[in-house]
Amino acid sequence: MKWSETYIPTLREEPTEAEIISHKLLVRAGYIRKLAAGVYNYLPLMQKVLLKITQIVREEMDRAGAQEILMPVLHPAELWLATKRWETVGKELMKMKDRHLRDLVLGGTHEEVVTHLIRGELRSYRQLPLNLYQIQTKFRDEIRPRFGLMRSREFIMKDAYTFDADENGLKTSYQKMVDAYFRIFERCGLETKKVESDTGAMGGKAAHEFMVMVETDGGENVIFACDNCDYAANIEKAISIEPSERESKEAEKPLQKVSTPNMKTVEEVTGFLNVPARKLVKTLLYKADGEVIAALIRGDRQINETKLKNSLKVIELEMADAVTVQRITEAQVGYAGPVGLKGVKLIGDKEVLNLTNFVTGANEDGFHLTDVNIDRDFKLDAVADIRSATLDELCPKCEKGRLKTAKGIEVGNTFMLGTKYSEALNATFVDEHGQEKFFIMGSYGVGITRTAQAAVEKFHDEGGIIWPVPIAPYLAEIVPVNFQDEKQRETALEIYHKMQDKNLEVLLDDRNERAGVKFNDADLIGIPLRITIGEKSLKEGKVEVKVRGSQATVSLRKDEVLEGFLKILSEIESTGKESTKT
RNA sequence: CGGGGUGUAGCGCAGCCUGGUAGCGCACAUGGUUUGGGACCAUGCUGUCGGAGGUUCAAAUCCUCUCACCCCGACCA
Repeated sequence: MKWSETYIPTLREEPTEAEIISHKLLVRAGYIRKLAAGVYNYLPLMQKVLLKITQIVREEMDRAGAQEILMPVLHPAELWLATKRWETVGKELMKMKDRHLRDLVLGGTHEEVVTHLIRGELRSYRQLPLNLYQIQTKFRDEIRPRFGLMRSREFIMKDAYTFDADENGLKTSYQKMVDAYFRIFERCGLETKKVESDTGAMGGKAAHEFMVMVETDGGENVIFACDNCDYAANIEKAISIEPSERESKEAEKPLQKVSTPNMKTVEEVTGFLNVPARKLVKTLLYKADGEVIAALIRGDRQINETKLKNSLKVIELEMADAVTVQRITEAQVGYAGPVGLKGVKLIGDKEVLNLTNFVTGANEDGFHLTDVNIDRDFKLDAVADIRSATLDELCPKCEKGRLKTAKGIEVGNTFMLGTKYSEALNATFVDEHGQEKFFIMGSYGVGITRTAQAAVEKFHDEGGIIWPVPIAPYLAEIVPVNFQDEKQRETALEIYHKMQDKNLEVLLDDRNERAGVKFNDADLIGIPLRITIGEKSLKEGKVEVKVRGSQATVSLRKDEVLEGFLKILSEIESTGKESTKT
């Protein structure tokens, strides 16, 4: 393709709409343009990248025995009502009405539709397992779309669904998908880490996320990984086990009420009373499916709402508003405590059990209690792991290593769903004993658009994008320094046509721009190899090949360009593969 | 949803406080000189000042409403 015949609107200046580097680069390099908040146009270069990724995904899905289908984007509300996800997915579900005012959903995932599809027609265990997938635009009404394609309201996803006769079948199907996912991302030039995750509104038994680890701001997810074993989980899931260092069991002291005027935060109270934050217990009031509950957690810890939600088995969980807090505690926000709190279920974090003589709010403006003790002063209704894991805490799996944190971009996820959807939609088959049984399902997603941006977040420099070879929009860009010069133009066209004849994807910068503009644009759009044709080397019958992201250039005789080019290409492809394995 | 901010040419911005001819840079067009890392000269084109209403002789500017977009928050009592 000639630059003059395609559409690559590069920008000299950084776009103001973008915050993270990959978003800035995709806009600047002419890959994407925004239409509305979280809604993007994919320009020619982007479309090429997306097609490369979908092709890899397709090949690996097919290899894993999945069948490609295409389901509707538009779903009737009834299906979503049947599985209760009309409520549980809640506001993230993109809803609309047709002219008859019937409710419709723009699909963000297709468990309901695929289950409805096979219901009644997939009847025998002999037809199992079955794996159906599609690659399609999805919709999610994100609370706050941001970071370009990372969190958008409309995006492209590959979603696959497996149907099995029993749990062992699901395990096998699941493992096949996991293996396929590692292959997909490796082929895209991306090393991924598989981490345990919460199942959330998706439901089911177990779930994993595939993360591209990055050190930039684009890494939205915090993950914990053991430095000794293979345990890895995201922050919502990472399990905290019993604290290794138990608090010394000092003798219980008598309860005291102390004046703490205008001290509301943990820092203010602990600073004033001169006690460490770990000796204070925060009392956090929540509305859990409409009922007010209190969560107790150490002052130096973060509550984990996902864990709290799961331990309470509720769908909606939100912090109680100030009015509710005042009604329950009869005090301003900042003075809540478990002692004497009435009509509210108390959930304590496991760690709180180890505390003696701690500080809490007094449920009275300007007062806290010191030397509070569980059982003597109040009783807990439940104890659970409801805090977020912290750096260096003991690994819950091997109990030897320490948990380290890292940032990742979630590019894929896998869910062992079980029978949640088949039961809700009454999808059954007949097993070998003639028994009606619910399908055991699994669901598997790959964010195609997000994978593309993750690659940019991972591979770039000051000059622009550095695409991994397998997903680059073009393999090579030919840059004649001066396209007006007849010799340069002829050489450029000759090489261009030779490469096209060999089906090598090549971009020829035929614009009448100065060399600097063309070099900068070449760096920006990130094509792996640049073939430079200039006056000096052309006098010796040579052209230069430069690898994007490295300073080295190789001079090649122009009649050897093709062979030399292919050699360099195979070299960088193999180094790329090695680096993804480390 | 709460808080903050921004909407002026394709892009980036100034002008608004203190009402009175709508500007700058880039881009774009034409001609010329140039051509190995974002050239230069000349000429030219480009606007319902986000929208609606109001105040005024007069509104980009002041007031009211509204829409869109961006950032922070929506767990740390």
